[in-house]
Amino acid sequence: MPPVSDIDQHLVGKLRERHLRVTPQRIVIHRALCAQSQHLTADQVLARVSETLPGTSLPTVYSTLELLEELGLVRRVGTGNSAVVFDSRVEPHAHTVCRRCGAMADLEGTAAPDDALARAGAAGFVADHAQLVVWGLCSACAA
Amino acid sequence: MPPVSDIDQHLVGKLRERHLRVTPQRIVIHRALCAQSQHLTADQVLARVSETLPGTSLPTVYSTLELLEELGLVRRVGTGNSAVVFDSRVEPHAHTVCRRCGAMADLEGTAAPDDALARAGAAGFVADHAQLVVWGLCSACAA
DNA sequence: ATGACTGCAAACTCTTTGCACAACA
DNA sequence: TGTTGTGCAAAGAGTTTGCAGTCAT
Repeated sequence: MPPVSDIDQHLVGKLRERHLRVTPQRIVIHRALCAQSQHLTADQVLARVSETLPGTSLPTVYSTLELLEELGLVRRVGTGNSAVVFDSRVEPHAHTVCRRCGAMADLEGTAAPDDALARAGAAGFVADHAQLVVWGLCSACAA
Repeated sequence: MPPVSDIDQHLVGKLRERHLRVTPQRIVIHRALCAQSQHLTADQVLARVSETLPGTSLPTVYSTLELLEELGLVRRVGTGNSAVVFDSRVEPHAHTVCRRCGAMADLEGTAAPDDALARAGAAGFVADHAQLVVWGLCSACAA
């Protein structure tokens, strides 16, 4: 994990590039996502952000997450279960999702997405990202 | 595509096995999903079903889709965009989703999910299904 | 100074729940 | 006949929109 100042600089650079404003909300929301290697829902982001920036609103969280996604700093991961989660690991990678407790975890070392991107391209589809979700029971729930 | 009578028998068998009732709604909803190789939202299922069985309600569609998923006859595919879609192709396979028009298509020939299932198992996760979603622009929207 | 961004409130969509009636076994 | 399943209405969760005021540039 890079230091906070580097994380901030990355965001500030991208914002300046596009002549967008650097606001405390954007800085803090971005930090919240990078700080934890967990996957957070919009509600969870708001909870973390509120600790350091009370009064922040959910609509701002949503609009900022959308912006961060456009800037390529965050990925939206849809499992089909309830809320969408946001992930600061932007390279294609796999997730496991537990059917019982809903826990989500990274799955390391799957070459799957690269293969899929190539095949999609061959089919005339201009692919920019692949997400792989594996359903089942986590080790805790399987017992 | 197997004939309708075979599709129905498959469902009826599974229902009888579990001492669940065979109702016209269940038959028609199942047919609607198998008939089109498309991916349908709950609303779209209701629209198709209403043609042959008017008066069918959305809550019934949802509860039946959930049942069909439990019976292993249908998969729920969550893209993270708006509504969840339901797919009668139950074997693990990949989908492409267009960021512009939202169109969803099957992506053939990706061996990817098998690899992921194996890796998840090695990590202590009891995997039962893998779904791969590739984001980008469909050939029509890319132009 | 000026225009982008935020917060508030309300609306909207998708999905689930509770209950009385209908219909499969 | 005894439940299971359905339809209706309403509630609930997650997300988006409109607008007035604030703040970064």
